[in-house]
This record gives sequence, C-alpha cells and structure tokens, in this order.
Amino acid sequence: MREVRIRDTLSGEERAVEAGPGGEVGIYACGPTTYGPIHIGNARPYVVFMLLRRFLAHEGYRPKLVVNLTDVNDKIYEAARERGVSSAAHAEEMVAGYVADTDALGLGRPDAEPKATETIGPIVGLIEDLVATGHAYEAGGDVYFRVRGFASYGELSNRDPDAMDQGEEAGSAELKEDRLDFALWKARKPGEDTAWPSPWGEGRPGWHIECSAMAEELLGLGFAIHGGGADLVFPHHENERAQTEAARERPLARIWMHNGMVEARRGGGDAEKMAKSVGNVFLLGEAIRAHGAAAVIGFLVAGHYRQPLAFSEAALEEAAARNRRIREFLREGADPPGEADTAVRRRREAFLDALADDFNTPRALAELFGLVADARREPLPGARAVVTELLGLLGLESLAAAGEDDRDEEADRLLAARERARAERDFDRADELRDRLGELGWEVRDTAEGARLVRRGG
RNA sequence: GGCGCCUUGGCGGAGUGGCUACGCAGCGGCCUGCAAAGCCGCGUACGCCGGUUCGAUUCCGGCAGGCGCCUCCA
Repeated sequence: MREVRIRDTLSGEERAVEAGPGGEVGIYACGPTTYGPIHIGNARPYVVFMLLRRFLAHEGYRPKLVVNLTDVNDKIYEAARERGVSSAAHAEEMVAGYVADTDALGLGRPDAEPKATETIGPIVGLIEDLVATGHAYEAGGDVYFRVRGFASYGELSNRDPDAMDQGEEAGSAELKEDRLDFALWKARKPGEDTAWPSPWGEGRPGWHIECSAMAEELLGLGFAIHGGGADLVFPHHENERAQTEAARERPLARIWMHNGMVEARRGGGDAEKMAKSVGNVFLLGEAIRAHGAAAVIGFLVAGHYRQPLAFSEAALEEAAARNRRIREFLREGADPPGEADTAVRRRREAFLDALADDFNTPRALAELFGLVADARREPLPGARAVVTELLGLLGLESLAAAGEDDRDEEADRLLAARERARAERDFDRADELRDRLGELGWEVRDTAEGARLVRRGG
C-alpha cells in the first residue's frame, strides 16, 4: 500500500490520502445535472474518479466512491417544459441516458449514485440544523445561508467575499439579508411540477445543499476526497463546505480534488471549455459509438487530470492509434516463462509511483509504452502479464481482450487461395485476394509462421 | 475589474536546475514478392525581456498571448 498524494485545492498543496481504520477511503465526486445527454467533458470526472478508485483498491485501500446526480433544478424544468413532459419524467430519462453512456465506458459503476430527489429527508434535516444554529434563515418560503456568518467563506476558491456576487435569480434579491447569501431551499414557484413539503412550505432544495447532505449520509464527515470539475470550485464546493462546516463544526472532506476542463475548438478558433451553452459539445455516446470506449478513455488518461485537455475527433483517433500499439504487442507473441524480469518490475513500480504522485496518468502511460518497447526489443518474462495488469488501472483492459477469431469461412477460403497464389508466385492474384479480404475487414500479415488475419483497426 | 491556471518539437502531452518523457503524424533504413506489424535511425522543443546561478525550459520579476471561475455548468 503506497502513499497516494493528491493536490488539494483548499491548501494548494499535495496531501497524502488518509485511510480510515480498515483502509476505507471515502470519495465523493459531483456528477452531472441531468437535463440533457452528457458530453466528453462530463465524462472526464467520471473516468478520473472511477480509475482513482481502482488504483486505491489496487494499492490495498478500501475506497468507496459516491457520485451524485442532480435531478431537480431550473434547467430540468426548462427542458421538460420545452418537450412537454413532466420534469420528473425528463430527469428520469436523462438519468437513464447517463447510466447507459457511462456503462458503455465499461468501467463499472460507482459504489453509490444518490439522487437529490431521493435525499430530501436528510436535506431538510441539514437545513433545519442550519436554521437552528443561526446560520440560515427563512424568507418568503425560501431558506438562505448566512454567508457573513461563516468566517472562512471564500477560502476554498481563494476569493474575497466582498468581491463576489451569488447572482441569484430575479426575485430573491429582496428576500436576502445579504447579497452574498445563497438558497438552501427554494419555495415552489408557479409552473414547477415537483415539490416537497418542508417546515417552510412546499419547495425544493437548492443546488449546493444536496451534496452536503448526500455526502454526509453516505460517507460521514471528514471523508478523504471530495472532487469534481474545476468549474465547481465556486460557488458549488465553496458553498457545500460552508454549509457542512457551519452545521457540524467539522470539515466535510480532507482533500478537495478538481479536474481540468475538456476544451474544444470551433471552426479553428481558440480553445474553449466544452459546454452546451457554448455549442461545442461532443456527446459521450456519440464518441463511443464512433471511436469505441477505449479511444475515449485513452484520450482522457493521456492528459494529467488537473490540466485542461484539448478535444477533437483527431485526438480520439490518435488515442485509438496509441491503443493499437499496445494491443498489437499483446496479441503478438508470448512472454518467456519465469519470474518477472527486473526491467519489467522497474517499469511497473514507476507506473504505480506515477499514479501515486497526484494520479499522473500520462507519466504512467509513458512507462507502459516504455515497457512495451523494452519487451519488443527483447522478450522479457512477465511483460505481457504486467502490461495487462497496468492497463486495467487505466481502464483499458479491453486492449488485452483475447480472441477476435470470429473468422468466417469466406475469409479462411480467401486466405488459403492467396497462399496458393503466392506459392505459385502469382502476386497479382495474391494482392487481389488480399484486397478482397480487406473489403471484408481483414488485414493480412505474412509472418514467418505463415499468413495471419487480423481485424482491421482493432 | 478580482482570483487562479497555462504558454514545451508538425500535433497531443509529461517533466526536470546540468542527464532520451511518452504517444501520434512525417522522413530514411532493415525485414517483406509487395505490404502490414515490428525493429533501427532522424528531425537537435521548451512565448518574449531581464535577474539569480558555474549552468535555467525548469527558480524570481516584468511583458505578451491564451484558458477557467467570478452566472447554470464536469
């Protein structure tokens, strides 16, 4: 079990992940608001945290990953209204789409995926505690958090409270004691078709409170890592932190971990964050269908999680080409028998050290390629076994998937005919047969052991 | 305007006070009937200007450009 260090947004420093008595490591990562299908940018935190969980488990920790879904908010009301369906139905549909898209990545599911609408009890309870301790107040059926009453407000996002604005929607301004205060509970408005009872009347939770409540419910207080996209640092995580600490007088999480944005370009312009409002999104489902899950994952692990990552379809194709090199290595040849070679073990250590050092997947990937190159030059005992093991930590275990021998008789017949033509040195005929196989999706490789068929692009 | 981050070879993308990141693409060679896969080799990358240093892409300052957040946002 090596020490795993992660950059903490609050302190600005790398900090060791602290496990509980039984090795437990609680991780809470903010998932998407389910008002539309998710794009590559939304997939980044999903992949990063799912892989971090794998790595921690690999190192002997007992990680528990919670990824929430925000299934009630203004955008959902809006989208549902446009489609003429109930907001609950719309949210449900989008949740199903999200689950299908992330399932298609083949990384498994988080340990828990709580929804805001299914956590109303704890949410109301937390708000009541905040009201009781004077950190929150009711106004016109809304409940607001008293930002000025929380001394360290702004520390996570390194902001001066006097220089910020919560920008609540129209109408709330006159209800708030202070313009910085933000909503914990929102009274039901005309046209809103979902609402829950509360001590302050019918309404629904504000955006930030749900995460404070769900995280505490499922992981307790002071859990190891709270994460999400860098765009959530303010106001979302700042507010979560304030709510929980104000109510419980204990920190919510020990490390705040944020991933950088996926950037996209439109029409040769400058890079910009991928976002629906910008109109430059590339949907996750679409990317997986067009390039495969391994290409999407390969693209995402090629950059350090904290850095912005430049997206393009060419980048997905490049990831696929990268994957191909590893897949070729695994399907050609076999390791010599014996204990893993020293060079192999050294590469493995370097790979794991890279992940332990602020989850540096590109550095880990470089070690993986180094190992492949080493073993290509000179067969090394244990090389393929280690490559296969490490691929799993990057979510690329599919590259090691054996057999693709779904060969049909037609292909076998053509290959045999080509072999006969070659034996007769009728190369025009042989090349013609190779082209035919190509049309069927097969690539022909002449090796010392004879001709082999390999699936194109695989 | 405030806060933070970034600027590395054709592209993507790590990293380091002096030692090949890595990958993709390209070029040359080997292998091959020709290919594919693979192997060998190549192009001598660190925005600009100062400073610290024996030595800076790596530290400090300034400048320029870009990005993110400050409003729903992974």
